Amino acid sequence: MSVERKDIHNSDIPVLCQACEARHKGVCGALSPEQLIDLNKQSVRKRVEPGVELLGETRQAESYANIISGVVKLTKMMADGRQQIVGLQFAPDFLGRPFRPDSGITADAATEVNVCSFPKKMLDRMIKDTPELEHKLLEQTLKELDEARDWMLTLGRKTASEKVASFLYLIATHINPERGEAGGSIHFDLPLTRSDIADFLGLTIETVSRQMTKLRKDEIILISNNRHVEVPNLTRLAERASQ
Amino acid sequence: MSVERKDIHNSDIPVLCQACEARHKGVCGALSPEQLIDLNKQSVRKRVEPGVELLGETRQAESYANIISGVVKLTKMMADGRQQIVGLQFAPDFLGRPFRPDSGITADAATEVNVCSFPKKMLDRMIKDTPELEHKLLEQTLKELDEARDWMLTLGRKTASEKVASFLYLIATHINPERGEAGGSIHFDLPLTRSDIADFLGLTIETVSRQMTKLRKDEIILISNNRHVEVPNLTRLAERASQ
DNA sequence: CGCGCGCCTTGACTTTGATCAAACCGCGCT
DNA sequence: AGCGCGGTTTGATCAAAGTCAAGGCGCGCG
Repeated sequence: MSVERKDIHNSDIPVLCQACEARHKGVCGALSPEQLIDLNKQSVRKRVEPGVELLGETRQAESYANIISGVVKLTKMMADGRQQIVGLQFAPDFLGRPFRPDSGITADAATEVNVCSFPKKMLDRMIKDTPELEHKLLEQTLKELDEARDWMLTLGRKTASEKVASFLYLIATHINPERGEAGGSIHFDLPLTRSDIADFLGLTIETVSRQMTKLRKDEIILISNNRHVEVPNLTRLAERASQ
Repeated sequence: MSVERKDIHNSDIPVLCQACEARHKGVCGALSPEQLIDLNKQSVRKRVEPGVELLGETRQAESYANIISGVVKLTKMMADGRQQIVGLQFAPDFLGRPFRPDSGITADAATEVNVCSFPKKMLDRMIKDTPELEHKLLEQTLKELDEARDWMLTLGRKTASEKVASFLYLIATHINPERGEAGGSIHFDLPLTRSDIADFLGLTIETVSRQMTKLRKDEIILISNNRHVEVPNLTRLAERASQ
C-alpha cells in the first residue's frame, strides 16, 4: 500500500518497464498493463559480459529475453570450426525462438549486454490469448528475414572492400551512434572484434584489416584505439558499400 | 441448392482445395470450411512460364498466392546488375509479404509454376479474426529465416565445391524427387539454369560448371541432358556439402 | 619497469575462383 | 540438311582474397 499518488497512465505499469524501449518498440508493446505486471514478476534483468552465451548449445532456451542494451551476435558453426555470424541484434530486439526448435544457432553477447529475461512458458501462454503478441513476433521475424536476405546479397556478391563498408554502414545506422555537429559526421564504437567482423563478412581477419586501413587512407573513416570509428560523411560510406 | 448428397467431411470444402497441399501443410490449413469457400470464390489458379515475374517491381503485390507446383526464386539485384538469389520456394509455400512493404525482392518462376492466387485484402481481413492464420504465417516465416541463415553459412564460409554440393543436396531434399529402388538412389530435374545456380551460390557459371563435372567424375552424381541429375548415394553428396 | 598476452596490422607468397575466349551440344527453324 | 541460338563446357590467364609469418601496439600484472 504505497502512499504515492497514482498517475493516470503509468501507475499500472511496472517501474522497470516504464523506461524500457521494448515497451514501445518491442514485443511488450502488445501487452496489457495486467499482463505486463504478470510478466514482470517473473522476469529478471541480467548483465552479460562479452563472449558469454545467451542461448544455444548449453542453455537450451528455457527462457526468452528482450535486449535492453548492447549487441548480440547469432552464430552458426560447421563441424570443422569454420563459423559465420548470421545476424546481429540490438535493443529492443526479442531474443528466442517461439515454437520451432533452434536450428543450430548460438547467441552470444558481442559487447556487454543487458537483457530482461523471462520464462518461455510464460510468454507462450500469453501468446494464446493475445494475438497482438503473435503479430509483434511476426513483425520482428519478417524484419530479421529482410536483414538476413540483405546480408546474403552482401555475402554472395560484394567484394571484400564493399563488404567491410557494408558492415560499417550497418553499424553506423543501427547502434544509435553519437551524431556530430550538423548532420554529416557520426561516430561510434565497433561492437565486434576483427575476428567477429571477419566471421560476419565471410572473410579473414587480415582481409578485414587491410580493407579498414584502405578506408582510413581514403578518408572515408577515422579510427582511434582500433575500436572507435568516425564517419565524416555517411553517404560516401554508403557509396563504398554499393548501397 | 444442389441435389448432390452431402458428405460429412468434404462437402463444405471447395473441390479445388480438396487435393491441394496448401490445405494441409500450407496456410489454408488454418481456415474454416466457410472461410475456405469465401477465399476460393475470389481465388484463381494460374500457370506461369519459367522466367515470368510473380511479384516485385512491376506487379506491386496486390495479391498473395500459394504455390501449387514448381519452383519460385526470390532475387535481389544491385544497381550495377549483380544479383543474388536469396531463397527458393516450393509447393505448398505461401508467396507474398504480409504487413511490411517488399524489400527489393522479386519473385520469378524458375520452372513452370502453378499458383493459387487471391486478393491481398481478402486474406488480410481474415487474419484479423483468425489468429491461427497469423500463426501459420509466423511458422512459414521462421522456416524461411532458418533457411536464409543456413544459406548465409554456405555463402560466407563454404568453398565452391561445397557450395555446389550443398545446392544439389538442397534440391534433392526439397523437390520430392523420384526415389530409386531401395532407398539409396534419387533422381530429379534441376529447377535452375547454371546461371541461376551461380546467382544462388555467389559464383560464376563457369565455376558451377567445373564443380559439376568434378562431382560427375567423382561419381557423386550422374548428369543427363544437362538438367537431369541422379544421386546414387545421398550421404556421399551430403559429405561433399560438409553437412 | 619490463614482460607477456591478446588483438591488430603489414608484408611476401600461394591458392581459389573470376575473366576472357573458344568450342560444343541440343534443338527449333527455314 | 544446314543454320543460328541459348545454354553449357573447357582451357588459359589473371586478380582477389587466403595463408603464413613477422612485428607492433596497448595493457594488465608480477
